[in-house]
Amino acid sequence: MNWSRNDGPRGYHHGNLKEALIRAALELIAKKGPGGFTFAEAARFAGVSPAAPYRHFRDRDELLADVARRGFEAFAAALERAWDGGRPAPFAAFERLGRAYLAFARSEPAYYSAMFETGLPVEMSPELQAAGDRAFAVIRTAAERLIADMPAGRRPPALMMALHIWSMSHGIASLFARGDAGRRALPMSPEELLEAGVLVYLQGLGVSAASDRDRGK
Amino acid sequence: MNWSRNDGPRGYHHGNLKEALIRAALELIAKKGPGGFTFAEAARFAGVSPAAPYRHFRDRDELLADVARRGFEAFAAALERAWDGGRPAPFAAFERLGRAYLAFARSEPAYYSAMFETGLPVEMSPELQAAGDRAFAVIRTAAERLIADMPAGRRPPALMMALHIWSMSHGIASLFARGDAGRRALPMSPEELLEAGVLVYLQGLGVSAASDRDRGK
DNA sequence: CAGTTCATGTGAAGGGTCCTTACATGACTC
DNA sequence: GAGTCATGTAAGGACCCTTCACATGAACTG
Repeated sequence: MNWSRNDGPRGYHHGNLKEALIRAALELIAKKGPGGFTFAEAARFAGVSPAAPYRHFRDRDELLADVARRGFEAFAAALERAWDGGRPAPFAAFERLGRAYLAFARSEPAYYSAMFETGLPVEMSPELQAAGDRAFAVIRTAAERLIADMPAGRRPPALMMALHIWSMSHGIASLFARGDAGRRALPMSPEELLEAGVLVYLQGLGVSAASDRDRGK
Repeated sequence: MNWSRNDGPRGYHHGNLKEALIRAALELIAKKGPGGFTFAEAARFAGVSPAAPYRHFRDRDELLADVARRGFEAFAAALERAWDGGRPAPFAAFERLGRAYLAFARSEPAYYSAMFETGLPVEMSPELQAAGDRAFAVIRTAAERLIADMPAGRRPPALMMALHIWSMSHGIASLFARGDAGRRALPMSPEELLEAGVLVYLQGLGVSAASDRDRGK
């Protein structure tokens, strides 16, 4: 008689409890933060007994790690879509990348929390680490592409550049673009703030929109 | 070990329970994250009954807010000390400010967590908000000082500048300078990373160390 | 100094949630 | 149709939060 989460009755076996638990975790994290998520409540949410989740995840952390992994994968995909190989012009694509970063943090706060605010060791699972690396690689690749045409002598280290961009993006996302409540008021949107910050930063590196125009775009 | 966190025997009254509870909260937050801190455990830690804390704080959140407030106050004080009115030269002082930011995040992880990772509404108490504002004001004042000598036409908005610096600092602190475990490896220290980032950013704004030299320093 | 007041701490209890171990069920195989 | 194994259940122990009536002793008062 347990009409769990959605459609149709179910028998003794749920059918797809693992997926249901992950969706439950996402809703709970979104609602009450990454700390206020409990194994038992996810089970209740999925309409099964508190012990059922243990058949699918060793413990709470393993579930969270799986959520984080999926988050990083979706994140990497979103960033890749935005960057789109740097087409039609790297500089414009880079701005899209920044907007995509904030858009993800805002539209998927649960994933974002699981990815960055759980305090899980990254080395917890190789898959988690790999997914995180892939997301970061998008930013790094974009940075490399942006500076590719600069004279070698004035070309900044791409890794450092990617770390700076990432840090500023994450900082803005954490401080200003999260949730609906609890954060400081801004004179501009987080997107505008990030775009301006990245622009200034690139200017400081000597990378400029001129490179797009040089390319005939 | 003195489990009651108080030297010498105590009678029926603790004497300074409020302080003891806050110290307990700090140790517990440092050890188990901001979520894994409970009212009852703090009481046990201080050697009193589970009901005693209610004489000093309405609930767990009020205690956390008080910890966060003290954190912001210590933070503001540390930043002010580092900035030191911009003496002897604003540019050098600004670098000290960045290092002080990371030093605080690293040496006081419990405070930093309470300040930024609890999800408490900032408006929870006017004192909390005021303390947070005072910390931010240090960065903003420093930014204003840095650009004070620029020609008015090319002078960037100080508020925006402060927000960018803060975001990058917080991003680096969150991603790389926290705790002992769980973060990504870096090719350089967080301090160096932040210093380089701020330097590039200021370069992009047209602020340069030359202004220190102009001042004869 | 005796008596009173009041902040502070105790103990116990209700209600809740969580986690885990031993057991139950039924889907699948042969 | 019988066995096997993944999957889910039930029940119990532990902890936490909060509130109550009550205990204690420090500070004030006259």
